[in-house]
Amino acid sequence: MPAKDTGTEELIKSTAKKLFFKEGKLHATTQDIADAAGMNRSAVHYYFRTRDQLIALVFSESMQALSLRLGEVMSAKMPFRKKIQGLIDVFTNEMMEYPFQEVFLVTEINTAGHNLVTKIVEGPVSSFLNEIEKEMRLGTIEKTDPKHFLINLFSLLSYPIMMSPIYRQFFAMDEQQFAKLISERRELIMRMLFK
Amino acid sequence: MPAKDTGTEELIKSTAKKLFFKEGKLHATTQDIADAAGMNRSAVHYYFRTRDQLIALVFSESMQALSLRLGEVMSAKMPFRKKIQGLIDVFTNEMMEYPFQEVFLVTEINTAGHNLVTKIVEGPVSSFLNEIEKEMRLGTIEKTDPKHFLINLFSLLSYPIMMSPIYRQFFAMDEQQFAKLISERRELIMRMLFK
Amino acid sequence: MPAKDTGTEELIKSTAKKLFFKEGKLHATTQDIADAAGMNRSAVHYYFRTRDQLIALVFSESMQALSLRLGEVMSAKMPFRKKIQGLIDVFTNEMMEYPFQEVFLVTEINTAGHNLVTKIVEGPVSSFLNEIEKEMRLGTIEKTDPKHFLINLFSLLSYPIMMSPIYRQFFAMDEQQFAKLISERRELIMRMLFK
Amino acid sequence: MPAKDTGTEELIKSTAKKLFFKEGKLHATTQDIADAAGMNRSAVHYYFRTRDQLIALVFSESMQALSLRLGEVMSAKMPFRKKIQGLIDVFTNEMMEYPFQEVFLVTEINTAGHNLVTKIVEGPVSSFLNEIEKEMRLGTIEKTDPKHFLINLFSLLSYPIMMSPIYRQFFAMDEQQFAKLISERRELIMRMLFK
DNA sequence: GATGAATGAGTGTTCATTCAT
DNA sequence: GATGAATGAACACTCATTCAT
Repeated sequence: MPAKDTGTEELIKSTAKKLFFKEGKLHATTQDIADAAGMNRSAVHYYFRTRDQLIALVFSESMQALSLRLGEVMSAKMPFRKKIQGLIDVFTNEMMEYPFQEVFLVTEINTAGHNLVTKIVEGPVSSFLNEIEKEMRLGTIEKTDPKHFLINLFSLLSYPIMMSPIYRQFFAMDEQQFAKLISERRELIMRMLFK
Repeated sequence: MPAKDTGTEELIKSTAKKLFFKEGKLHATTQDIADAAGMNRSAVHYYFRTRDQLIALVFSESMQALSLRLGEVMSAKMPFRKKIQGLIDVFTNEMMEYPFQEVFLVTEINTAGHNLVTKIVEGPVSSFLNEIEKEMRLGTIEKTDPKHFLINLFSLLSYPIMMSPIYRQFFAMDEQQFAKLISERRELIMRMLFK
Repeated sequence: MPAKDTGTEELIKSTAKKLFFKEGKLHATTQDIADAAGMNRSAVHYYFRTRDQLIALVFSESMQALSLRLGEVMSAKMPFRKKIQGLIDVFTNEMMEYPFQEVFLVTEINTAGHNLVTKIVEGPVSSFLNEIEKEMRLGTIEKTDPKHFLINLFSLLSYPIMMSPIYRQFFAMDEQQFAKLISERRELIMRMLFK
Repeated sequence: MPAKDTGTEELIKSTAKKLFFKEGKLHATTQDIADAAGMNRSAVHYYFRTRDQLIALVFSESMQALSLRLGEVMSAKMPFRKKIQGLIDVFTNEMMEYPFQEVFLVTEINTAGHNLVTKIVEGPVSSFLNEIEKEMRLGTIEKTDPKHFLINLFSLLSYPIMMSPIYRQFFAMDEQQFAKLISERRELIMRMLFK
C-alpha cells in the first residue's frame, strides 16, 4: 500500500492532547481541534466518528503510555529508593509536559463513565505494593497499608502542580518563583517518605 | 401555594452547589439545575440573570465559607499541633461533603479568569506561615520554606479524595473500603508532617 | 369617588409615547417602559393587560389628537392660504416633538393590523378636499386631484424629518445646520404649493 | 440532490430582502427567513453566522445597488430635465419593488448604528448639487439651497409610497385606485420642481 | 482521503404574561 | 392599587453529526 496513508489521524490525536492536557482547554470543540490541526472539522469526524470516541481514545492512550512508563520503573531491577526517585522523575516530567492531564481525567471520569485503569499496570503495581510492604518490614519507611505510600507519593507530586494557578495566587508568586518551589519538592518528598 | 418567604433563590444556589461540587456535574446546564431544583429554567435566570453569574456566586460563596473556617482555625488560640488537626478536620469534612469543589475550581480558573483568593484568608495565612516558621525553628517540623508545609498538608488531604474514582478502580476497592482508607489518613498525615 | 384614582395610567401612556415617538425606541419592552416610568413591570400589565393593547391605545390616542388639531385647522374660518400655513405649523410642531411617530406608525401598521383612521377627520378632510378643489378652480393652485395637494403638503413636511438621520449623514450636516435647513422649508413649501 | 453550485446563500439573502423590504416584516426572525426560504434555521446561521450580519449585508448591498443606479443617472451625459426624470424612474421602480426598504432603513439606523452612506454616491451627488445650482442660476428651477431641491424630489417620490397603507385608508382607496394616483405623480412632480 | 453543505438537538437568554398576595 | 414570583414561548446561536460528492 502507498505512503498515501497520512499522519492525519495521529495529528488530530496529538492536537487534541495538546489542547486538552497542555493548554487546559477542557471544553475544546471539534472545531477548535480542527482549527488547531489546520484542517476541516469533518476530518475529525471522518477519523473518529464522534467527539466522545476521540476523547476516549486520547484518554486511554495517554493513560496507557503513562502506565507503561510507571510500570517499567516499578518492575525495574534497581534498589527501592532509586525506584521511588525514578517514579518521581517520570511523574514530574509528565505533569510538567501535560499539567492538565489529571484534571481532565478527573472531570471526564465523572461526566462520562470511562473505564480507565489499564490492565497494563495491574501486574507491576501489585508486585510493587509487595515491595513496599517488604520495605516497611525493613523499617526504611513507615508501616501502614502500602497503598498509603503510593497515594502519598502521588499526592505530594501531583496536587501542587494541578493546583498551581490557585497556589500561585494564594502565595502571590510569579511563574518562576513557583517553578523553583516545585523543583525543591523532589528532595523534600524523598525525605518525607523515608525514615 | 409557595411559602411566604420564598427560599427559591437559596434552593437554586444549593442545588447548583450540589450538582457542581457533590455530583461532579461540571457541565451542568441551567436546565439541569432547574430540573434538579424542580422548577422552570427561567426561574434560574430570574434570580441570577445569567449562568455565569450563578456560577460566580456559588463559587465565591463557597470559597469564602471555606476560607473563613480555615482562617478561624489558623488564628485560633491553641497549640500548633491542635491547629493542624483542626485544619485537617475542617478540610476533610469539606472534601467529604463536596468532593468536586476543588476540581470545579481548577477547571473554572482555567476557562474563565476568576479572581478567587479571598481577602479573608490573607491575614490569617501570612501570620500562620510565621507560626509554621517558628515551629520549624523549634524543631518540631522539618525546616524548609513554610509554604511547603501547607502545600504538603493540603496535598495529602485533598488529592486522594479528588482522585478517589481513579484510586478506587486502581486498587479495586469498594466505597466502604476506600472510606476506611481515607479515615486512616488523619493520623498518618500528622505523623508525616511532624518530626 | 376619592382622588385615589392615580395618574399612573396616564404616566405609563405618556412614558410609552415618549419612548416610542420621541426617542425612537421602536422595540421598547414593557420593562423599558416600566423603568422609564419608575414603576414595576407588572403595573404596566395591570393597567393595559397586554403590551399590544398599550401600543394600540397610545397609537390611536396620538392619531386622534393629531387628527383633531388638523381637523380644527381644516374647518376653521380663515382664508385657504392661512389654513395651509396653519397645517404646516401644526404638523411641523408635531414632527419636531415626536419625530418618530410616523415611522412607528408605518411599522406598526404593517406588523399588526391596526385600524387607524379615526372617524374624527373624515368630515373635515372631505370638506377640505372640496375647498382645495375650489381653490384649483380659482387658479391659485395647480389643477389636479386634490388628494395630490394634501399628499404633497405632507410629503414635503414629513419626509425630511423622518429621514433626518440619513440626510444629515448624506449631506454631512450637524444637528444645528440641519435644523436651519428644516426651518427654511416653511416658506419654500408655500411657494411650491401655490401657483 | 442539491445543485452543484449552491445558490443557497443568495437565496437566503433574497428571501430576507423580500421579507424585510417587500412584505414589511421588519421583525422577521431567522426562523421566518428560514421558513420562507424553505430551509433549516441553522442554514441561515451557517452562511451568515448572526442575524445582525445578515441584516447588515442585505442592508448595505441594497443601499449600494440603489446608490449605484442613482449615481449613474446623476453623472450621465444628458440634459438636467432628463436626469430628473431618470431619477424619478429609478426611484419609483425601486420603491414599487421594495416599498419598505426606506422604513426598514430608518428604523435600523435608529436601533443599530449603521454607517450607511456609501462612498459610491459621494462624488456624483456633490457634482450633481453643482449642476442643480447652475440650473438655479439659469432660472429653470427656484433659487434656494440645492439640497432642498433633492430633498423635495425624494420627499414627493418616497413619502406617498411609504405611507401608502395610511393614505389608502385615509382616502378610502383600493390598491388599483392608489396605484393610478401614484402613477400620476411623475408628471406632477416634474411640474412642481420646474418653473 | 477529505470536504462543504446542511441539519437537529440543545443552550443561554429575553420577554410578555399571569397569579397570589 | 400595585408588586414579586414564576412560567412558557420564543429567539439567536452553537455544536456535533451526517451526507453527498
